[in-house]
Amino acid sequence: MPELPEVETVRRSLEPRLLGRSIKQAYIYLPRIIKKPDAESFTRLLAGRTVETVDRRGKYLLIRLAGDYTWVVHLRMTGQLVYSEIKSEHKHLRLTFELDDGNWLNFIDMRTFGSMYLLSDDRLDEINGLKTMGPEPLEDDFIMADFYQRLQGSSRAVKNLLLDQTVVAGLGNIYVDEALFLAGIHPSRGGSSLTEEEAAKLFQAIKEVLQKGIENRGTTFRDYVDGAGAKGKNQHTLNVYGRGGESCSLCGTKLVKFRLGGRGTVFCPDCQK
DNA sequence: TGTGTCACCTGAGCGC
DNA sequence: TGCGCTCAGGTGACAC
Repeated sequence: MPELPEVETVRRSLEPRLLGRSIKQAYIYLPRIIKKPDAESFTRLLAGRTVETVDRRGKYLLIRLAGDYTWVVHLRMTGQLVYSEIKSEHKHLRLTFELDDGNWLNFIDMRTFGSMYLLSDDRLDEINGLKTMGPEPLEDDFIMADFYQRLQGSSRAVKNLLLDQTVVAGLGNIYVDEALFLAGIHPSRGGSSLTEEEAAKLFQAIKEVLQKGIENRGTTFRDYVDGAGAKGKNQHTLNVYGRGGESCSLCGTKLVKFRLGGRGTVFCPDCQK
């Protein structure tokens, strides 16, 4: 599932391929992927625009275009944005973009949760998820004191707090479970129950698991590939996610899987208090 | 206002 | 073999 490391890997793989390229034509096979504007306007406004930068904010990919427009892509669960020499014939191809160099950018999305926007830069606030997004955990604006204060102000389960994009940007189910394991914190603990020392451990653990995820070019369980179609390697290094019933890599205790906030959650009952 | 739950969506895996 | 059920999870809408 694309979280911050996966989206960052897609960004890094697409950047050298897209910079300076212009979009010749968009072909839309599933219009509801386009959230703003309508599909017809999206196609018309995108045609002929040149890519100036490829950025990321949380799990959003921000493709900055000439004329002060930004093409915003969210991969959600199974979205893939893949640069290719050919127009994909994949069963789940939802949109494809013909580039001026003869190559294609294919958007494949099995479960069709992915979304796209094309807005002038002064209207990006219309995307609520972008407007309310919390600090980038690998940037300087992620500050321990603010993070601790946010945890202290809520009785919600710490796992649910970390999944909340207004608290920290870019975390999803995989990296939240991994960060909580690394910090030795039980996922059900209320945010306000964490000591400053525990919050500091969690703060560092979040940075660590995300950095490792990026170094390993993302986690591929089934669908995720980068912008060149390559799978990630981080799934081979996970301590808890996807390992319910197996032994803890630290103490050997059987890892427990349960549902928290509607999501599968794996933790070590001995290492995480 | 804060928090929890559910729908959206398709395919894999499992039991019968 | 085929059917039906459950599960996977990011986000917005909704209920309490």
